[in-house]
Amino acid sequence: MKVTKAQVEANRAHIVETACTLFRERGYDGVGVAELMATAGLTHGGFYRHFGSKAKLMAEAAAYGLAKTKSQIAGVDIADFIEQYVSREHRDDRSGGCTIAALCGDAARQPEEIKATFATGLENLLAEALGEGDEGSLGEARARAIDTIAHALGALVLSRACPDDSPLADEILKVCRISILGSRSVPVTAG
Amino acid sequence: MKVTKAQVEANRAHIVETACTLFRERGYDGVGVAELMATAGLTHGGFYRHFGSKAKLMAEAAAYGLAKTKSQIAGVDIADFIEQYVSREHRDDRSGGCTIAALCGDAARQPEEIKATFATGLENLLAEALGEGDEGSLGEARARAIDTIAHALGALVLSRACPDDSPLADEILKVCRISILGSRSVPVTAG
DNA sequence: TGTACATCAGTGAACGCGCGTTCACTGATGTAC
DNA sequence: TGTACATCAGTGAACGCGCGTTCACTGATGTAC
Repeated sequence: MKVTKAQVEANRAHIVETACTLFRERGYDGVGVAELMATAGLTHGGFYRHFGSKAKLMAEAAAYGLAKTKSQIAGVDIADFIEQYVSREHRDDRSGGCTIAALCGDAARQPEEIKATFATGLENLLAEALGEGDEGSLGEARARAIDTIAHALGALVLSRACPDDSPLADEILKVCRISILGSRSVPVTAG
Repeated sequence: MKVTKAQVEANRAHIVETACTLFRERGYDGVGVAELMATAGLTHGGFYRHFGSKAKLMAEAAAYGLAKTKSQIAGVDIADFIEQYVSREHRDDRSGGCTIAALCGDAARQPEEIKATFATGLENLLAEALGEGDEGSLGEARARAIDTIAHALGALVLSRACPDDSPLADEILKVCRISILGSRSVPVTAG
């Protein structure tokens, strides 16, 4: 049966949101169209009224997740953000956490379209972070921001590759959290 | 037809090696048993004479790849290693590069058995790196090593999530390479 | 050492299954008059 | 505003396909005598 235009929009948005959560939790290959639609409370046949293919949805879900991350860092103190990003709570919350951390490994093997979505999302994150104002030249601030993101991301994905509740998983987070926070309180070594 | 014992061992080793390469290139879900065996020059039916399941091979291939990485860093200067690890060449060589970087995203969603393989492999890497001797206490040296690995890994996986040959992909590597090399030439900020 | 036979790595057809995608159909919505 | 009808989001069966895995079979190897 047909539904109202508003309902169509709401359903579509709900599918993207559900996909973003499920993809982060289990990866692109780990979630099928049928399961995804069932989780969103619909049947799989209607999927193609909204999206041309599963690949198209993957790109859209990635863009959605990256935009959400951007809105989350808006106005937040960088030290606080790192404290939360490089934490056990974030480590154990793949489905609700950073989209880049959850899917960058998958993204590397996806078509250029999806990689471009990640790159654009990352640029938007940088713009948001640098908008807050950082001492030094803009180029230096940008370099610092990229370096911090990569460092924190590395800590998270490495910790997640270790068994749940293993000492090493916690050690990685602790060591890197201290290092990242410390490195941001001293001038970067120019190269 | 039956083959010599030596050939059986050689075939088995060749399957593991082939699997390690293909998995790094396309991920665990991206490579099927039939394709894997065909690439190794065999037919898929014989797979189960060597391995209980595809999951068992995944763990074995991960262990093989991690051991290989360990042997590669033996005796290498850390600065040289970083220079090579955080490089365009390594970025573009997923199938021949670091197993952790290529598969940590997949590993995070695999059973504990595979995560344990990654943790053990990482501990072995640390033992190899620390065996070379580092100034300061052992705990500090270990913390530095973990931090450097996470940092370099983050740079690599983040760069790989960007489109091939995009300026951002190169920028990430360059910025992080300088930062990591710089941070290792000053004392770590204790926490 | 030579022979007869059991072993078992490798082969390739076949299995059930879940995947992404298609399609005829339904019926409430939105529109034309 | 009320009516007649076209639209199209959603349904659920069905499609071909490739997956991991199984199995009867082959024939050279390895072993027992």
